[in-house]
Amino acid sequence: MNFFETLVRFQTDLWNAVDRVLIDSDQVGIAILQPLRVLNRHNGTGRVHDLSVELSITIGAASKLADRLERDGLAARRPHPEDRRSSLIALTELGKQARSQGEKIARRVMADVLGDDDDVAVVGAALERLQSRLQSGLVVTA
Amino acid sequence: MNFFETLVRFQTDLWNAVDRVLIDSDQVGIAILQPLRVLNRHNGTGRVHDLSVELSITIGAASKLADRLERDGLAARRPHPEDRRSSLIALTELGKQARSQGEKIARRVMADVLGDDDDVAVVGAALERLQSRLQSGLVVTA
DNA sequence: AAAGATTGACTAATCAATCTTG
DNA sequence: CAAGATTGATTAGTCAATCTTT
Repeated sequence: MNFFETLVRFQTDLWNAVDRVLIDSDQVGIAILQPLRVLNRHNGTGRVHDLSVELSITIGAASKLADRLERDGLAARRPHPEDRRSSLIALTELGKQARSQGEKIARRVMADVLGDDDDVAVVGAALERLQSRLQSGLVVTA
Repeated sequence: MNFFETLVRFQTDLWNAVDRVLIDSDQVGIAILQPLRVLNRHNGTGRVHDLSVELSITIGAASKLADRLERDGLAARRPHPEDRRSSLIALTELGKQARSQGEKIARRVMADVLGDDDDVAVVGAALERLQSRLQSGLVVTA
């Protein structure tokens, strides 16, 4: 459980550190930057479902997140051309700018905080492996 | 930023996996188990401030968390004997039981999900080092 | 004034119920 | 009936204002 505690704490503190700098630089916070990055990767064809999966939030939360992105003029839904249950979410010009500017700053902070340490590469690779394990459904069910 | 994304996602998914099993076993969730562990370590003399620091939440959130622990009969405040601004928070019998039972299950899930992998030890040690860096105030301020 | 804590207004997550389309 | 998404009720976090004690 020590591992768990260390993991949670570091993740939270790093998140807050990055968020602080972004907000102080009048950029979108990290909680907005992450979804903008997801939508950017999907290049105009991201769905609510994609936000849900890639951010590890529920589908309900993803739906409301999309609402907020639209409300703030960062993204826009258009009907999915082949499936009327769904929408495609694209970044607006404002959203694209916010993504690229925010990412630039976030990268800088990350480099600053993490250093050019080997640890980062090592931890990153190890986390990928652990994530695979986790995803492969080895999780106990009770 | 890939490192960051991997870190956040793994932490979230692991958190949810552990939480799921705890809830399904009729135990307190991980969001309650963690504060119980903090209070347990402080052995009857934990303060709101300790919850705040060790869980990386604000002082306001920690105060409300203490309210909930009391409301649910898991902990109890008593006046700090030497400082009338503060209280000491101790686990009740119920809280102690919940802590030890929950921890037992959480350990099992953790072992299950993480395996006996070297990765865990490696990541743990590396995260400790990164956490030190983060804490030592190397964070950019703007 | 600084430190410890509490409280109220606000934000964003969860779950469950529901609606529509496939 | 499945899949995709939305919405309402609830929960727990943030920040800012405030109060008491040091």
